[in-house]
Amino acid sequence: MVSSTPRYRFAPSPTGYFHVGGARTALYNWILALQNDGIFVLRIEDTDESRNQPQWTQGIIDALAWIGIDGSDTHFEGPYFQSAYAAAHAAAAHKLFESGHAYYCDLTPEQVQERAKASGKPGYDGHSRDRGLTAGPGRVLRFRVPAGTTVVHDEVRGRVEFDNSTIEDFVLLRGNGSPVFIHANVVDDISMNISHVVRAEEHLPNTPKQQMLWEALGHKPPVWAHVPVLVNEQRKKLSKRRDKVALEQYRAEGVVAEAMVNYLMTLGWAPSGDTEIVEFSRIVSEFALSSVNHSSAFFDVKKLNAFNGEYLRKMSTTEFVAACDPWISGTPPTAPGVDTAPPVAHWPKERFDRAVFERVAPLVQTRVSLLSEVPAMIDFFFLADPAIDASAFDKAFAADWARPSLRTIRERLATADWSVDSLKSLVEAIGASLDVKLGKLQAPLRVATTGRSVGPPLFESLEVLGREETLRRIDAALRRAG
RNA sequence: GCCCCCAUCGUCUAGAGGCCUAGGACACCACCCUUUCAAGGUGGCGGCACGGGUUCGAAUCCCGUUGGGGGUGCCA
Repeated sequence: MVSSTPRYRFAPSPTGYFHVGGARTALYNWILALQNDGIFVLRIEDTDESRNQPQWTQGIIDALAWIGIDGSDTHFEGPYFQSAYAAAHAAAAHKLFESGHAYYCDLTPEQVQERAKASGKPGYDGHSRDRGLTAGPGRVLRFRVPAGTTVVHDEVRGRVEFDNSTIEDFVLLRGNGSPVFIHANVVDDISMNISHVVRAEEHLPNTPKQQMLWEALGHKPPVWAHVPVLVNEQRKKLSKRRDKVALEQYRAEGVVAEAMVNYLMTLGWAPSGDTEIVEFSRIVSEFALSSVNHSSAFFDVKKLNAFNGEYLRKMSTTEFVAACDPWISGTPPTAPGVDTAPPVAHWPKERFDRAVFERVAPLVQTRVSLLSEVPAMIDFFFLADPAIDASAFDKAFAADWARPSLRTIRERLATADWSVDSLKSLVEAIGASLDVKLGKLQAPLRVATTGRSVGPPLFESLEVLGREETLRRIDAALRRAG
């Protein structure tokens, strides 16, 4: 029975867009919007056994779930998974042979190559077209490409015409009888009542072949939509080997799903108005395949991070603290197969104080663009002896006023009222007497107590750190400074 | 080789013949704010690949050139 709701097929490609869980797949953005229109069928087809493993596909499903796509009814295709349509593949091949749309050929790849070389024309020359061969071991089934032209109507690119004479008689069934991707692909589409095929533009040149197959099999072809591909700095399509393209990698680094989705949508498309950071509901309502850009897009991590920073700042403190949890509790999201290990909280678990983090969370919220940056920003609260950055230390203590002023500060701190305001005015007063600006004067104090020259606002931090610990660290720094 | 796709600031884009002296975002620079660093505010830098048409008028339409990408497998 044919569904009245459009069924889309998300066509992953080995050379496409984005890399999830070990497979380079594509089009997250379009898929997200398309969910609005109807049933979404995610199908993964890969007859390469080495890549077609359960853990591999689970990685894809997990990554999709992260950005809000339900991949639970994903259809997997390939030798590792028993194909639900294996019988259909064979039946379709037989039908094509019987109807004369396909024929068998006994030439080996080497022989095909030799003939091509001899004739000077690349590709298969149709040698067995009329030899009347029947099925047999080592014989491949080839599609008999008809004369004429094939016109593909593409949702994003419009009308594209192909001269059939430029398309050779391609293989449908291998010598061992197994179906080739393109054959399995259209038979599965037909079996699943697929109405829309949305995929990366690199598939466009092969589309006429598929369309001819649909027609030869007696079906009306689906709606095609070829969206642009993502490229690296060199304008080459994203490659797993050289490019950082795993979705989980960004999750592990602390990109939030909403920012990821929002950023992805801006690649090849833009919401109306002057802002690119928009609610997902607006993206869904405004998006249309026909408004998708035709050219490839460069994945700009800097912009992704900027988007993420903005999403982080939009959160309430409570939300932010909750979002930070995996990183501050020491168990950030793992990313199997991803090379770079994300930074983790490196303080002893028992020293971590959640209440302390909640107090300073608003201060770190405006200072990070990735959640993985949080631990390094607050570790001095939870480390018994935070490492002192040597160059920061030397710089801070280089001035002749540095040591004496820190001694004075230490003395007054011992009895001062322990609040941000009094801490600040105390240090400010000392600065005034020395004619040193607060910005400079606080440097030795900051390095002494936090180990670094930059960090959250100092007096707020000291207030949270407490008098005893602050004094202890100043004493240690003074001893070090000699 | 042949076939297909693409072409607006560094990057992502807005732009469907006059609203364009080409708008926004990221990045970059400057200033303001400021207890470091951020965040925030203000301003700045910067682009229609080139050449021909069509038109009163072209970033927008047509042709060509150049450049980039992809396909052309018993890979997917």
